[in-house]
Amino acid sequence: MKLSTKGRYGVMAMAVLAEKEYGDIVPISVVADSQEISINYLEQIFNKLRRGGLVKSARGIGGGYYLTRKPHEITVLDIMKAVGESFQTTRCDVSGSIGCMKNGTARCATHDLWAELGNVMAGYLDTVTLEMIKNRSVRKKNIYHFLPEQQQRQKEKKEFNIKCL
Amino acid sequence: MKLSTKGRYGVMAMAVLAEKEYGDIVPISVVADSQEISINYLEQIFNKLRRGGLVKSARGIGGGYYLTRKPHEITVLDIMKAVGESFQTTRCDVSGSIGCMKNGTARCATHDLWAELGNVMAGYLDTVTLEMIKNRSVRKKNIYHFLPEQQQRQKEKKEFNIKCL
DNA sequence: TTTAAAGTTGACTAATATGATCAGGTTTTG
DNA sequence: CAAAACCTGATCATATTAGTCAACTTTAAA
Repeated sequence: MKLSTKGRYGVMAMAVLAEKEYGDIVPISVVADSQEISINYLEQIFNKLRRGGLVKSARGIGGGYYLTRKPHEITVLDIMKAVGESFQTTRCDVSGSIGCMKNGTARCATHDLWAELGNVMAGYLDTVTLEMIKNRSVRKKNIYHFLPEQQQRQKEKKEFNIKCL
Repeated sequence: MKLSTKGRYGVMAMAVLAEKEYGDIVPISVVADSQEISINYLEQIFNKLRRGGLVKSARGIGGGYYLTRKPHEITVLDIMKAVGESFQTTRCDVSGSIGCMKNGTARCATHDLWAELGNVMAGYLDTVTLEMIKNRSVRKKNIYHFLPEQQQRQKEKKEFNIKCL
């Protein structure tokens, strides 16, 4: 499972805007410079952000982009939706035309698992705001919250060692 | 973000083994039939599962694969690790040779966000066992558990509408 | 009114990763 | 010894992603 650069750059770009005073207009070139991305590619991303209603653009000399809402009112999930990053964990269509629920058959053994994983991801990202990123206040959470306490302690001992590349 | 078929098929295959009596040997052809995958491709996946110590193989006539631990002792995270499904959410290397921590610079604004998303995913998958999948007891959790109660209620009203394809 | 800065758009290409197949093994049991 | 079943590596096809390019429109300042 891999995060695409659209999601990554999208959040980064929004974070750059959030660093400025609210309402400040930031030219795309400033964002591109600070992130070492080509202006052209960034444009595509800002385009989606604009259509998603998260930023507005000002044209002409001295133009650029600015946030339409305050940083604490924008969550990472908002951004991911705007840039079109999906959380495609199941194969099934809600309508039942594709995947395990096709032809009205019961959903497969793992359907709930993957659907729930999508919810867990989206749920987490919906709790993180640009304000938190700006303040560097994104902190480790208890990821075993829904296990009984005794099992939680057992799990905490394990290290994940998920590759961070 | 998309789940690869390795992860999906891996869990599916393990679920099929778990449906049988513990210790039963299941030929790869039986799994392939029930999942509409080619035997050859499934072999690759079982290979990884075997090397990861989750299953053992029996050769010769009447051979196949069987679980090395009981279903309640195998989590989905175990399976994902075995098949090599990563949760690649950050670009950075822990050693600091790639990405935002390169050359000893401070980690970037979004580093903690993505690192934590990886933890949240892995953490969730580590709480789901094959036994739960077998019993169809994977249920909706409160995904806003770490917000104050008042904000939780606000969030619950929102629908995600994450595409399920 | 001209000009240049800056956003807008869509087509196109290159690179990569994934999904999957195939051929030819080896091991083991009846 | 023969067939069932696992084992392995090479290979290919495809889809997605990342990124580039070119041409255009809008706008503000000189």
